[in-house]
Amino acid sequence: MPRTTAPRRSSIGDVARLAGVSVGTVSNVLNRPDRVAQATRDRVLDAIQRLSFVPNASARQLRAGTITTVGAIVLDIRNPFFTEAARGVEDRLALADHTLMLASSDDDPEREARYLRLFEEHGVSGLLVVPTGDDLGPLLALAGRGVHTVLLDMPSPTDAISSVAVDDVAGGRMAGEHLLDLGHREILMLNGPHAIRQCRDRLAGLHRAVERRGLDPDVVVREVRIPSLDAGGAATAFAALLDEDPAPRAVFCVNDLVAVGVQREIRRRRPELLGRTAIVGYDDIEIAAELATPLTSVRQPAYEVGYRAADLLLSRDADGNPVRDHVVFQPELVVRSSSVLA
Amino acid sequence: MPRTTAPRRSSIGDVARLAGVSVGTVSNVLNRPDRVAQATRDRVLDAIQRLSFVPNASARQLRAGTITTVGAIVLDIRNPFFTEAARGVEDRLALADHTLMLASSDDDPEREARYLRLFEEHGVSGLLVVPTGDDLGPLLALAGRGVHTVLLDMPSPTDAISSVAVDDVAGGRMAGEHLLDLGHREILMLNGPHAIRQCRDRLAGLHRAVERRGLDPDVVVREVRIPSLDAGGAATAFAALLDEDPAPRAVFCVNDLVAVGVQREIRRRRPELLGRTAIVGYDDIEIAAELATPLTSVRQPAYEVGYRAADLLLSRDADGNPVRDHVVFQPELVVRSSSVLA
DNA sequence: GTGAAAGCGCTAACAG
DNA sequence: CTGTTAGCGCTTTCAC
Repeated sequence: MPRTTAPRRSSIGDVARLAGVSVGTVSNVLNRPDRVAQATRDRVLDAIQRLSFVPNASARQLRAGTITTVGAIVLDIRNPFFTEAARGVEDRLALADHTLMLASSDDDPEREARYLRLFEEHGVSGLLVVPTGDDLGPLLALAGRGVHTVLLDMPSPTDAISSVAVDDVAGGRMAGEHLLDLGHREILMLNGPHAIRQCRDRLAGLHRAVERRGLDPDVVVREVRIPSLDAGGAATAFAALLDEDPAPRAVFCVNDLVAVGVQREIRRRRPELLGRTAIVGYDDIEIAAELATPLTSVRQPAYEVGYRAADLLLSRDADGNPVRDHVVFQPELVVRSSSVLA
Repeated sequence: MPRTTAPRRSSIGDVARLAGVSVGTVSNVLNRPDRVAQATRDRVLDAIQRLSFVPNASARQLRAGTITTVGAIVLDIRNPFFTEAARGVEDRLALADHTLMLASSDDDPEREARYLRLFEEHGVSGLLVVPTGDDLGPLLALAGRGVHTVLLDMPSPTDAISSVAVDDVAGGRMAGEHLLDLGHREILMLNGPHAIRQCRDRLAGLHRAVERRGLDPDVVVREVRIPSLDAGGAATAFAALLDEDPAPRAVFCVNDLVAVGVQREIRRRRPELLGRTAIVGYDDIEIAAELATPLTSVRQPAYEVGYRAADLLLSRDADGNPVRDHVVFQPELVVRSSSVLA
């Protein structure tokens, strides 16, 4: 059959033949050039050039066990937090000539399981995972089989698995302290479902801030939960609150999109409240500083999270064993005009 | 030395031994279960379970040539267009149980070359690339060596390489026609450097729209180029234009971030012009609909670009050869209130 | 300094 | 239906 097969990739053997040496020597040129005489080495390098030889990573991995691939599973690659973290991962891996296999689980345990499997088959040297749900069973099993695993954006409950996360309680506390410092004694939190750990933690942080001031959270804090964490859902939910008397004067939003929805609804329905309602968001998305009313927000060091996680994955201790650690980054409050009223 | 080595991953041989069959049979259970008797199959599957056996993808790839990895190099994974496209790629690959190796070149040809190399070593079954610069030399060389390559977001100048792109000229034309339809006869384009093809094409599209109306682009269109395509840079550049008399009444921005900067500057310096300046952006970023003045924008089908590109990579013709094609998607104008004045 | 040869884990003939 | 075996491309002793 005249099936035009791609010309087989040239192998180390082809190079050896062309250079008139043995395969072992070619391998040495590749891996321990100093063990090879100058003249031979040049001849081999020339042959490599001429054949456009590219070593076969699979063969190398099979024989030498050298692995230069790391897997990462995030909930959704479109989420800017994960994208930023992924970039941190990538940059750290690049320093070690490793490459990243990236996948989105969509918060679906089955998808997650599929990718875990695929990555394990590929023999990745390590795995970065933002787990779906709270069942770490599959991950622990994987770790037990020797795959070095780092939890991303979630504190690990066990020492068997490392983790790199951001302190959401601290973030909530920062937002709370800021609003309290501004004199507010009634704080509305527009929160998401408590099934999401981040939502719980940020609220807990807000409570903590209030308590530290010697105040009663039950009096100061009011939580309103919205099902969908976007601007539209937030605007709808906030519309009702705007009709109350008095309307909220201080709002802590569980993320920036929610804050954008709140701002928009105020502008639309009660523009006179524009400079009179303090708003704090979370995430510090790129556009936060560029809004009509620049948004005060809690910034998470996403890039650093990824970078550090990758670093952990590549690290070995003195005995050559993977290093396990639990890293927690602190967020940072970025104050802009949405919270500091005229 | 008590170096705690990870327990070697169990192999097909271990499974065979435990099940009391030969490796060939195990392989058959894995790849052609129907060729194996029920009883034997069950015994093997049981052994696989007990040993938590996971096949070694490297070995399989080496022996069978079966490759389930695709590489993608974008300029920066943080760019939402690429992220969205990457998600499309991922979803298409998932259907075929393939995985994605993703990398950012930072528009740096050296970084690009490094990743091309890495991916080639890994023997990826195909490559998706948003090329840095215009030198396709390295990519052509790669394609020549049999690596199926698809250009992302750039029309391929050669049939040796496929491409999936979005028609930027059409996008510029849509923006232009929209503004012309609204009666504008003086259109300002806030553009980026002409070194960027997208910037050139979108301007060309605007010109095209004007010409189609029988008007003279030199009269109707005024282009102002800004070096940095973000809200801050745009605001600065636009400040000067706002002082002119008359101030611009119709602005086509080369991307949404630029449009956000323009909106902000108007609101800050000449709020009385707020409802009197038509603004059109490009990209339709998530926040576009949520802004104080929802932004009219040209939407690019990023997800579809990625999905289709991956699809092309996986496609084979009747002879089993990779399919080459040049796909161009059309953008879509999303009209919101920033352009349609009261 | 170089070559010969074994073997990593797996698939695909082929024999029985 | 199942077992045996060659070999994918490479690294790594071990001789010479």
